[in-house]
Amino acid sequence: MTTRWLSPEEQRAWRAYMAATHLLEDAMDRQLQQDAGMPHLFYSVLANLSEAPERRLRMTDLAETVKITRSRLTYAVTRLERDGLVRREDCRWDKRSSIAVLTDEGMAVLERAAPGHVETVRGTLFDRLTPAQVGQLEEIFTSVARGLQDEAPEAGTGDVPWRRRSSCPSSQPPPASS
Amino acid sequence: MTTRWLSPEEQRAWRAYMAATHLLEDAMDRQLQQDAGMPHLFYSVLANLSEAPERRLRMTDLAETVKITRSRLTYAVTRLERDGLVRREDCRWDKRSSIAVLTDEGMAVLERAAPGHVETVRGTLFDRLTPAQVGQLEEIFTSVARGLQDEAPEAGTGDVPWRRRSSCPSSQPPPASS
DNA sequence: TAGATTTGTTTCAAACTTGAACCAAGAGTC
DNA sequence: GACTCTTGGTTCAAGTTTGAAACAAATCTA
Repeated sequence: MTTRWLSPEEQRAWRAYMAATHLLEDAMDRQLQQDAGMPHLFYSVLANLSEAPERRLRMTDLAETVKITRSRLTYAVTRLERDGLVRREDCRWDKRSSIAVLTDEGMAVLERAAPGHVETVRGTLFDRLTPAQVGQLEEIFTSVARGLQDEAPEAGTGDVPWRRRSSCPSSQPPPASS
Repeated sequence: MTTRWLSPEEQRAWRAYMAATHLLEDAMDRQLQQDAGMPHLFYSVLANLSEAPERRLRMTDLAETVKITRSRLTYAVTRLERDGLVRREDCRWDKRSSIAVLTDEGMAVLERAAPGHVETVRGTLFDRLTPAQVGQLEEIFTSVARGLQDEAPEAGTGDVPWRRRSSCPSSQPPPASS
C-alpha cells in the first residue's frame, strides 16, 4: 500500500493545530504555574475531582477522565497530596482501589486559580472564535476523542461500553451484581 | 471585573479539545517511539529541518518554527546529534549561532518513519473529518496560533513583522543591512 | 572604543513523564 | 480451596522538560 500523503489542506491544518497546541499548552502552564504553582495537568486533576460526586474518584476513573496514564496520575496525586490539596482514601468495597478526594484546601486553591485560568482560556482561544467555530471545535474533537477512545480497550475484546467499571467512588457499594 | 465563565458550549468544546489532544499526542508518541525510537517532538524537529533550504536552520529559528523553547530544542538536538541524525555547524556570519543540519542518515530515518506517521495522523484525525472540517480546523488554529504569536514578542515593542531575524541558515550572508 | 545592552545558545538542578515490572486483591474455573 | 487470569495501583530507572543562570559574541551609545 503506497502511502497516501497529506493533501496541502490537511498539511496546513495539521501544522496549524500543532503550532497552536504547543503555544496554548505553554500559555496554560505559564499562567497556572504563576498563579497556582502547578502545571496545567495538575489543575485539571483538581478540576475534575471538584466536579465528581462528593469530590472523590477512584484513581483509575480519574486517570480515565483526564486522559492520562495511571502512573502519571500517581505522580500528580502524590504531589498534590503532599501539598494538602488532595487526600487518598481506601475503598471499602474493593481493597485494591484508592480514592482521590479533593480537600477543602484543594477546593480553595482551585477556586482562587479558576478565574485567571478561564481568563487565559478565553484570551487565547474563545475570544478569537465565532460561536460557529466553537461548535465546530467541539464536533471535531469529540469525534476524534471518541475514535481514539474506542481503539484503546485491549484489542477487539467485545467490550461492552455500557456497564463497565464497578465504580466505588461514591459512598454507595457497587450494584451488587450477584 | 467578575469572571466571565465558559458557556456550556465553550466548556464542551474545551473539554473535547483537551481530551482529544492528550489522546492524539499519546498516539503519535507511541507510534513514533515504536517505529522510529523517538518521541513526536523529535520527529517534528527532523521534519522541519528536512524542509528548510539546504536542510539547515539556526537553533533559534528551528525552535521558533517548532514552537518550543530554545532549551528544549537544545536537548532534542543533542540527542539527535548523538544518534547521528543531525549535525551542528557554526554559523560563519554570526559566531554566536549554531546551525542544526539534517544528516543523510537523519533524512533516511525520517523517510522510513514518515509513512507510518502519516498513517497515524490519518487514522486518528483526518479519516474522521469531512473536507469542510479540515478547513475549519485550519482556520481555527491558524487564528489561535497567530494570536499567541503576536503576544509573546516582548510586550509592545513596535516589532516590525517583516524584516526580522537576520537569518544565517542559508549559505548566503545576511542582506548586509548597512 | 570602552562600557552597557541585546541576542544566540548552552548548562544545570529540579520537576515531570514514560513504560516496564511488581504487588496485592478480586474473579473465574475446576 | 488451589490455580489462573484480570484488575487497581504503585515503584523505579531512564528519559524529557522547565526556567533561571551563565557565557559569549554582536550591537549600541556616548
